[in-house]
Amino acid sequence: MSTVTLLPVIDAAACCAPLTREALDAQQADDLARSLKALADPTRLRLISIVAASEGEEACVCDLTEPVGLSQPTVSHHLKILTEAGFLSRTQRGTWAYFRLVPGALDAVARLLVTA
Amino acid sequence: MSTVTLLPVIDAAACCAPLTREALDAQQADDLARSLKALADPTRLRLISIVAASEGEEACVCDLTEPVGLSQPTVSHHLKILTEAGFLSRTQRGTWAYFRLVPGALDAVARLLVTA
DNA sequence: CTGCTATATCGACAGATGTCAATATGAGGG
DNA sequence: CCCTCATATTGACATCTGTCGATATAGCAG
Repeated sequence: MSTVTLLPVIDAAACCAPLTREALDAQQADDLARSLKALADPTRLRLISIVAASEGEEACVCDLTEPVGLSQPTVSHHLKILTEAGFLSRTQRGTWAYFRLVPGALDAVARLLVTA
Repeated sequence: MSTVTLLPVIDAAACCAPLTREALDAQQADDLARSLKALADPTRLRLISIVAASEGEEACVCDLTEPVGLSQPTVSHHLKILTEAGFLSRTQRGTWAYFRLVPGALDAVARLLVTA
């Protein structure tokens, strides 16, 4: 969708001190905002939580369409955003695409927000 | 702006287990998404970090306009969003409006994201 | 190869979002 | 009271975003 490069969460998180430690420059703010935008949608939050709560901590698109009550293309769209943002990983097995949480990705973002 | 009620971060955070602990229902997902949306903008992230890094941990609009390079109305707009979302508090002293971080607000969101 | 099934991409569209110029509000100082 | 200054609100506008139906792609079974 975007012609710009991906936005690996881990990079955004590896870069720097927590948000409140010192003033962010424009680049850092942009990176973090991109990661947060990927998370800032109710459907995507639910997808993440469903994947995390699933058997084997993975789920295919077919498992996800019904619980969120949206069309298959829409769910695919959200999964793509989460994957490109580095929160989910995708594995194809046969005709199915399985999604898992990328370990540490959510934590990396959380660490940037914390004020302690 | 919105006719809906405010979205106190603390409430969204007090409610429940971290995102990956069990599947969110639609309401929880909506609340958290609202908090994250407030954060998911580079300008607002910079505003937060500038306020946090300021003398006495507070700043007035006049201090914020120049560093972010946007018009005064736009900065006021962003500050309103952050305030309504519960991340900033506003105090009026004379003609000036001073903004501070709400203690614990960012941490509350961070706690919901963490997977541990 | 043919068809079936799971997923992805495309095109369209309504609604939300970020921005500014213009204007309103409101507090202090002459 | 009027003027000035700091901030908020309004209205307009371009862009981004979430959604769907239609269609393309790709693996598997026969």
